[in-house]
Amino acid sequence: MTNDDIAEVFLEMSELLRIDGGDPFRARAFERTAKKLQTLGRPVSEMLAAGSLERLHDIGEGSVTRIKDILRTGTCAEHKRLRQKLPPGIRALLAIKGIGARTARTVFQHLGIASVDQLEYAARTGQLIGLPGLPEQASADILRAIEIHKSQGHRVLLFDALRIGGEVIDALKSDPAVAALTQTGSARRRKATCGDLDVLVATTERGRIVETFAHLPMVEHVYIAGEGRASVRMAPGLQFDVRVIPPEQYGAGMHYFTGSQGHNIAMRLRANRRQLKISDHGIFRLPEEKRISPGPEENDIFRAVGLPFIPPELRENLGEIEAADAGTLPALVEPTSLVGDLRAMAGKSRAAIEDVVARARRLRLSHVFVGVDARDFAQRAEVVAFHDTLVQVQQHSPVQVKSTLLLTVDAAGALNRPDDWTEGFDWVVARFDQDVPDDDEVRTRALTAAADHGVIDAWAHLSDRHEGKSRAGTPSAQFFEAFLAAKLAVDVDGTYHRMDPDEGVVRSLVERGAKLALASGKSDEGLRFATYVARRGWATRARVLNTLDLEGLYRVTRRGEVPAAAAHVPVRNDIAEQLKAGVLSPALRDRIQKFMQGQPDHEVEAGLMQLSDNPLQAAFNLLMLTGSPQVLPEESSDIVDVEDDG
DNA sequence: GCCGTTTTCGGCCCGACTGTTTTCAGTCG
Repeated sequence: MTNDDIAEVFLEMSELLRIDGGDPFRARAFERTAKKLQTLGRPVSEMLAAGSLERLHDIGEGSVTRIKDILRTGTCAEHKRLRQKLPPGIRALLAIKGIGARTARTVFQHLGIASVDQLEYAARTGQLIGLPGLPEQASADILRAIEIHKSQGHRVLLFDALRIGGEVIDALKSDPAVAALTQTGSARRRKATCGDLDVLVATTERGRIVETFAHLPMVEHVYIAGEGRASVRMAPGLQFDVRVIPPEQYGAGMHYFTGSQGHNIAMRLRANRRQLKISDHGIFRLPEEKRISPGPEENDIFRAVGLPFIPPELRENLGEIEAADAGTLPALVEPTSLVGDLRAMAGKSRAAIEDVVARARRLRLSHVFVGVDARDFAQRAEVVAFHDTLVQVQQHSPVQVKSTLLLTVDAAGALNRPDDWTEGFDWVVARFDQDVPDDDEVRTRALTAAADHGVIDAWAHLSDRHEGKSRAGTPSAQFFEAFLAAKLAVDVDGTYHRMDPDEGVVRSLVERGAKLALASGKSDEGLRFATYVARRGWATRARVLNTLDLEGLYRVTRRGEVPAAAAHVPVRNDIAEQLKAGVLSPALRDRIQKFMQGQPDHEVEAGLMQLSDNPLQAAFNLLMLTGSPQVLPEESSDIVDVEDDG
């Protein structure tokens, strides 16, 4: 019984209780428990044994008792009671937009409807007409909502969410009435997948901007378009929302629309306790509801409730508010702190190797570890040839060119190539073979046996995440302990469809003292995406090996000794420093403007990319900032500066 | 069911939209 299985029972209880008309606050409490279980990062049975479960916020005595019952029997008394009253399939109705607990109860009580298909049939045959509480045209609305529901695809990968959001931002920002705009929602929190996409626009001409958005060429269908918002479909199953607010509410809006919902609720409860009210319109003193801050800056929201700025990646109501309150918020690793890429997959061809080296140069890295899969080598001689190629590439490169070998390990802990083939590689990364069962004991033994070869530096693909889905379960404490005992680093693969391991596993390992080795993997922008995972896993700079020069890297890993050839001069990007400080000389301003007009400028681009994932938007915001100082640029230039832990 | 910077009882985020039960309930994000 995994954490997700237990969470599912709580979610079912929550939804059935709502449909049954039970106490809505109780239903919400069940839902909070489910959310917490899904993001625990370690098996719940372990925390139960350690007595640490009930110390979690939102999990009380009642939940602990039920969790124990569910672990033992797969269910609990309340769960059984609700299942006797309602068929569990009825929950599917709640997934239809516009159908809530009340409507689900009505159609079940009067017509016995407990599935989407039954509801569709009833709507088509006019059976819904006259039901209490249902408006006249309910049938038409429901049929339309069911149609949308059926066309709904899976969640969008972060990579696509940022790309599509960037296109919308590009299309809107040229309008002179737009004072500021940014992508919000889960994309700004850098979640690996996003349900729908959001852009927030500050302008004095709200209605007109909504109109402009609704008529963009990529819009397929407009669901709603009102005064302050529009909701459209951009592709089958891809919903895109725009929120348009007055400029003086930009900061409050940014906080509200970035979410997560759980974080917002916790923040507002905290505000209430201080006789304050937070909404997307600003901050108000209770009870008279007097506006106390114009709220132009997101940070005003945090300041009002006595907290330092919380980076968007942490806003999941998973302890970030408590940590901020206690002054223990981590100073998250920033892209500007990275000096190396520890696994840029290239393969054996010289052209591909030169590509990843050129990319490292564009990113102003001092070193790049060219990655190759051990399966690409059939004979030892090919390994030697690969190293020869690297030496040749190195001769023409200011970037230090190193090498990473990616090995596969079977259930017995055997490597898929002889140990001595790893000689000459500067970093060796292992991962489980597809055939290794998702069984914690098997994996712990295999990992330990593999590490005993003494050649492995890091372990990759711990969650086996593809397209947003983690195929491996949450490892146990015993697995994590074996991992740390083996002195392995955590390889974080930033390939856009992987972002593996997931942030829960990263956070568990970071909490236990593990170091992260960020890898661009197979993506051009993989290093950036790996950094997002690290940040969502609460990693500070001190936990990320990519912030160290080669000497430092070897000193803190199992290799210990520094290879003689590792000496180098770090590459500095003075433009990045200027951009980060927000101080633009006229000459630099000019270069940024030319870059925005399409003139290539790698130095400016690299500097901008360290500020934001969208260099054009960063440029736009920077120029905006120097023009009108009250508007903040996107992203956390004011991240709280707490002592690092290393 | 959970929680506490006025509380171990009495509350529980907030605003917008929709339709209609002209003063509110249901739903959503």
